[in-house]
Amino acid sequence: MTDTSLTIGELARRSGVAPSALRYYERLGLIRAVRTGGNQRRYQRAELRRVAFIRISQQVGVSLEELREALASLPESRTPTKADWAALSARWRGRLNDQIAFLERLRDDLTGCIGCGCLSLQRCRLYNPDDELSADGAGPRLLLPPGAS
Amino acid sequence: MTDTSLTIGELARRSGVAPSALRYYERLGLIRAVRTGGNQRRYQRAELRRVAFIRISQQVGVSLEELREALASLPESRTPTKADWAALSARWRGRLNDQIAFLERLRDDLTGCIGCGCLSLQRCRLYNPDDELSADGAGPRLLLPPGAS
DNA sequence: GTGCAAGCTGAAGCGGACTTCAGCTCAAGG
DNA sequence: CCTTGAGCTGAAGTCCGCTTCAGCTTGCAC
Repeated sequence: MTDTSLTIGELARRSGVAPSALRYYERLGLIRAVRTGGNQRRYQRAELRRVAFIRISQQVGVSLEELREALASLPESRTPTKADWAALSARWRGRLNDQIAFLERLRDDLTGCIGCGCLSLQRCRLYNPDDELSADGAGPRLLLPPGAS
Repeated sequence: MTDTSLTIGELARRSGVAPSALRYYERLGLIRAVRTGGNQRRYQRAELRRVAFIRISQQVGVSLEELREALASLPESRTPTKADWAALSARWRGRLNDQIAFLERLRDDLTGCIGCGCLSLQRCRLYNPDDELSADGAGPRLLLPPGAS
């Protein structure tokens, strides 16, 4: 255990992620473990970094599925390098910027609405589905969060 | 139907919210409807504004339960005024600012990490659970999203 | 060698925000 | 009238990210 590999409990403690979550991540293919003779998981130290990346990505708003795809794009067998992590991180930056921009717009519109108090479906920028323009098709609808398509 | 009241389908079309969602909101006590002789819902036009407020609030990240409490704090029987909406909106602004601040910090840290490429559990600001300081109690853990604790 | 914490598995549960379904009733136009 | 689309209900299903549970095995310390 002062060995290179970590038990699931050790990884859990050091990463702050519950063992059940780690098993779950493994089922989804986000992390990997080798097994001992007695079928217990042993993690390489590099997995610690993977787990870190997973948790950070979640805070950015990335789903585990999307994360799986991103991680799968890493060169198969090698332990991810600094450069690998940096590339992935850079990918999330764009999302973060979109999200921030979305929230700022929402805040500013909301601030405007505090002034006007309207929440009017006819006029308010915050909420503008097709009210007078009620053609059947898709019209302007809700202000969508980034990525809501 | 050119009457003051709206059927559920009309409210759905004009608000961009599915009838099933409107019924769900009603069960949670977020909106109200009167019933016709034949037990169908009829909505006052003011409900349109309520629904707008609900959807906007959700984008701010407010849960329906919290929203229910907020709406319950409105003077019982009167149709909410401009001022009522403004007060509620102002309440969300703080949350929005927290969220924005959180994401900005995350982005900036991430940007820093792109430079250093570390994701090191020992050093990285992004992810700093108790690794060397592994006392049993609560230590610095994940950067938590606002309101996560 | 024995006791006990830690690990294993698959299945089920949870919470939030809805949607879908089955089976039935209502309302409005022709 | 009659048809057809809109509405009604309660129950169950869905998706996501886990946690919990039951029942069993491992592994380490004494």
